[in-house]
Order: sequence, then structure tokens, then C-alpha cells
Amino acid sequence: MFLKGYLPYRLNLLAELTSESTRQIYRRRHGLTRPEWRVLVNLAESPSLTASELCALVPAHKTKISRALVALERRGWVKRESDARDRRVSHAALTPRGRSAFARIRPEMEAATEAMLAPLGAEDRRKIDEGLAVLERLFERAPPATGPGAGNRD
Amino acid sequence: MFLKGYLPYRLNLLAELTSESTRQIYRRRHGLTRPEWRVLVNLAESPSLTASELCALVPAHKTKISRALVALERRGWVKRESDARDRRVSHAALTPRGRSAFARIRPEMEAATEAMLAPLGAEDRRKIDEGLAVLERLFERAPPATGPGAGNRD
DNA sequence: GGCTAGTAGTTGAAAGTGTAACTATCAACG
DNA sequence: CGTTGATAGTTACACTTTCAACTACTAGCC
Repeated sequence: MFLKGYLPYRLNLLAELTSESTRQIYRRRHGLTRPEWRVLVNLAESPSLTASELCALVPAHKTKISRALVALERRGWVKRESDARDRRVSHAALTPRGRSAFARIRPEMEAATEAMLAPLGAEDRRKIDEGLAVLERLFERAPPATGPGAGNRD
Repeated sequence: MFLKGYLPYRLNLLAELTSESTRQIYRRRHGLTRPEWRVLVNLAESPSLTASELCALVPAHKTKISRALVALERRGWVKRESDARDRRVSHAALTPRGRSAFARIRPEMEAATEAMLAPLGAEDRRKIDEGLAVLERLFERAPPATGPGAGNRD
């Protein structure tokens, strides 16, 4: 079978399988889309970020980031303030409610991931990490001409 | 950073990066969606398949399969015949045109994948395969309660 | 036969995504 | 200043995906 050994197929399938249980958490339990969840994570790790910075960090296309920020702002989890020097940019930061939401969701996500990997021993985990690290290095070296919609270029 | 070491995130990101160049081929060059492409591949490897069988093989939710089959049929690449014994099921098969389309696209896909992996030596490739194989075994053992929308259950 | 329950596949509406404009702003150069 | 070209972010529209019915059919049971 052609597809079975085909790397992009294998990765897509495994990505879906491993994301399934965690997706239930941010989606069903907390009503977040994946871009919203990722924006939340990144904002939790920074005092504030611009949309462009989020584009690079998430990574995601700027329309996804824009819509995720609108949704999180509407929910009261994010506050934006426009930059004093450059009024095109605005800085997004989590509100206290956003911060506490993240503190609530994050452990659920980690628990779900750990539950999924529970059957694996240290050696298996090392193999997974090593394999993925090879690919990650590959894409660092050969910088994505245009990432997965990661760019901000038009 | 929380996300950086987070397995579903890493897999999703790598899946997107590795799929980027091949996606251009089936999408831009040949006007196929991903489900259409996968249905095409699976039909190319079987004399005929029902929608349910495709759901399990692709794997994908039955609405994706249904729509992919409609599109491929409209394009003249797939022919469907309803089963004589059970008139709910119909058997899809590639037409000669579908077969030759696949024969045209497949090598392009393989070349793009190989080009992407070109910088990697045998040892690195083995590591990737080993890591992914660990995960694949994990999900074989713990069969996806409901796959990535793979099911046909309602 | 005629219920009932279940399966194969399709359809419709809502949500999410991708692409391409578009607005607003800045910076550089005349 | 004011024009030109770039950048930050939003909006509009078409397309894809998801979810929940829905149709058509089969099978078991009385």
C-alpha cells in the first residue's frame, strides 16, 4: 500500500489520533477552537504579544490569529491595547480571567496527553522524540518558504 | 515553553510542514481536495470499494467520503454501481481515466516527498520511522474509540 | 406480513479555514 | 509636506469540514 509508508500521511494520521482526546478538552469542555487555544497558551507565556508575534509563535496565518483574538477578547480573556508609537500594532495580553482559565485548562490537557502516552516506557518515548527531532531539524535548516500558513506576507 | 514539547502540537506542526509541498500538487496542480486524493489512492489499490470500506481505509468520516466520491464521479474518474444483494451499498471503482490520472499524480507526489527528505541520511530516516512506528503501535493496541472522524457510527 | 431496530449513504446548516482584498498607518525620499 | 511603497491587522467571500438529521434499505422477530 502506497499511503501506508508515506510520511506526510503517517504524520497527519498520528497528529489526528494524538490530538483527539485533547481536542475534546479545549473544544467541547471549554468551547475554544485550536487557534484560540494556541493563542491562549502563547499569551500565557508572555506579558503581551502583537498579532504578528503570535503569527510567528503559534504558528498560524494572520487571519486565524485575528479571529482568535477577537473571540478571546469577546470572552473577556484577552485585552488589547494599541501601541503608542505605532498605531497599526496592538498588544494583546491575558486578563486575570484569561489567566485563570488557562490555569484551569492546562492541567487537563497535560493529563490527557500523559494518559495517552501512559503505556509507553522511557525507551519508546525517547524514540518518538528522536524521530520528531530529526524532522524538526530538517525544517529548521530548510526554512519553510512559506510555513503552514505561518507567514504574515501577503 | 509549554507547547514546544507537547506531542500533539509537534505532530500537527510537522504534519503541516511535510504536507505543504505535496498539497500543492494534488490541490493546485490537479484540483483535488485531500479526501479526494486519499480516496483516489485507495481505489487505485483495490478493484472496488464501498463508501464504508473507504471510511475505514482513508480514514475519514462518511460525509467526507461521500462528497469525495461525488466529486470524483463528476470528474469521470470514478464509477459507482449499486450492489445487487444489498441496495444500500454501492461499489466504487476507478475508471480508466481515473487510473491514468492516478498514474500521473502519484510519481509527482513521491518525487516531492523524496525531495523534501533528500537532506536526510539512512540513519535519520530510520529514526523517523522508528519513532512513528512506536506511536502507530500505540494506537493499534488502544484502538481509537472513535478514530479521527474515522467512524461510520452515528 | 408488519413492526422495530439497525446500517449505508446523502443532504443541509453551521462552524471554521484560506485567499484575496481592503483600511489604516508608518517610513523614506523627493 | 506629499507621494510611494511597505507593514499591521481586519473584513469579505468561497470553500471545506463538522454535526445532525434524513432517506432508503435490510434483518430479526412476532
